Amino acid sequence: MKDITPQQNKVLNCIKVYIKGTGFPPTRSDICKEMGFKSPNSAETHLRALEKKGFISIASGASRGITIIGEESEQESGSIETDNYPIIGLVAAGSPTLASENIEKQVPCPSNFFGSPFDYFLRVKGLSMKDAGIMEDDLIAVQKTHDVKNGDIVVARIDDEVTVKYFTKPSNDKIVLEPANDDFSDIEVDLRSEEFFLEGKYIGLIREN
Amino acid sequence: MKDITPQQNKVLNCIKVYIKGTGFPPTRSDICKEMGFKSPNSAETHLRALEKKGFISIASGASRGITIIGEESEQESGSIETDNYPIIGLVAAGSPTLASENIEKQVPCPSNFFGSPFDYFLRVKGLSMKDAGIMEDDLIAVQKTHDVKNGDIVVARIDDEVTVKYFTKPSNDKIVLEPANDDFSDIEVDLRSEEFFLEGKYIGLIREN
DNA sequence: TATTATACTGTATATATATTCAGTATAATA
DNA sequence: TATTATACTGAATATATATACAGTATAATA
Repeated sequence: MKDITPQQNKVLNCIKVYIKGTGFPPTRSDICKEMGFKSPNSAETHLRALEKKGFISIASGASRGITIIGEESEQESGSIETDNYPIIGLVAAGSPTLASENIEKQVPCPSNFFGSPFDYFLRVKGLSMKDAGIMEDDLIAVQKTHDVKNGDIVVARIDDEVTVKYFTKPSNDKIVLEPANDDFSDIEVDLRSEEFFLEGKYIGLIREN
Repeated sequence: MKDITPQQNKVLNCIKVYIKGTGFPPTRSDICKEMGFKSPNSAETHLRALEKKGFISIASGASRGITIIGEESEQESGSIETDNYPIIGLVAAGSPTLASENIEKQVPCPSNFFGSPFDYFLRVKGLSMKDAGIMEDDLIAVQKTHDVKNGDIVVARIDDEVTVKYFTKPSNDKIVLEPANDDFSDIEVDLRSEEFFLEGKYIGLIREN
């Protein structure tokens, strides 16, 4: 990264401020207004200089195609792997697929946040796991796995209904899903007659407030 | 915020992904490419619907003038601010100072993870806030502040004892700290005779397993 | 039943915008 | 000394882009 001149730094900063304010990068003309230039070429040459020095990239042909480079310095210096994880709404019926229509939003989170790796966040509906400290609208980190033990909290799907419960398998063709709330009763699944799908395992929890 | 349709959610998500990838919002034509539409008006009408429902704003006349509403992190220059936050053990006695002997470890976490900013994590001891879904060994994100309202969950210190409770101030010289567990009783603090220090406010919660 | 919202295709166009070209001027290099 | 980088004005233009208009079709509401 070559040296930046004071004036180029001003332009770079003005671009950052513009993006922060509007959510999208400025045009050459916008930069002129902000900086007091009278010709769009003033902005153009500054942009080309900033591109040459590696501070920005410019998408050819596209309008407002400026991308600020090197803003991820935090992650690099700390050498922490941060990933984006989708938040999936636990709809009353239907599987919690990662299809985009089910994704509430993406949240950045260090990938080793909970010790064990996980694949997505599920937004909890209902209070059936209240006594385990899992409340309505909590986000639980879910690992897509079929490797669960008795006593694990799992995300399971029975006939298109998704639920979070304690897992027990007392015999080879029977599974019991136990809530952590006296107001709810156990769900017993006969694997010979009923459909059962294990979406994954509860790894951790986040409560936004 | 009105209800979003699955298709509109797809479009919204596609805009977010585009911004994340390029640093600037898509054109109508870009959205068509991503979504498989054959007419720019398909994107246009979806954008107008999303605008009407409050998910985005559209700058009139400007190219790529889409702003995602209600999401500070994603569109701001593309990068995510990740900080290291100390985990402080809630020792039975003693204040939760940030002195190094009290710090269990540092964990990386996006600084806007809980919506509100926070200063440290506190490891919870005991089950006095069980019914609020705060369990033993949970990590609660604490913001150092004295600006609390009745009903907020706070971290308070009374005579070197640190506790997490619901906060109420019924009169000028009295504070009531209420647990969320019938097995515990309210703590009443007479500010004229007893020492009381407000360490901060509960912002969010993380459970590692 | 009429109306509105959703979800599209397809065409057209004014204008917003990137980008090139022609200059001027100063300071820093080689 | 010639060259290159910086720092601008001013004008011109191809095209990228928003946006309106004309349709079609389905489902949900009033």
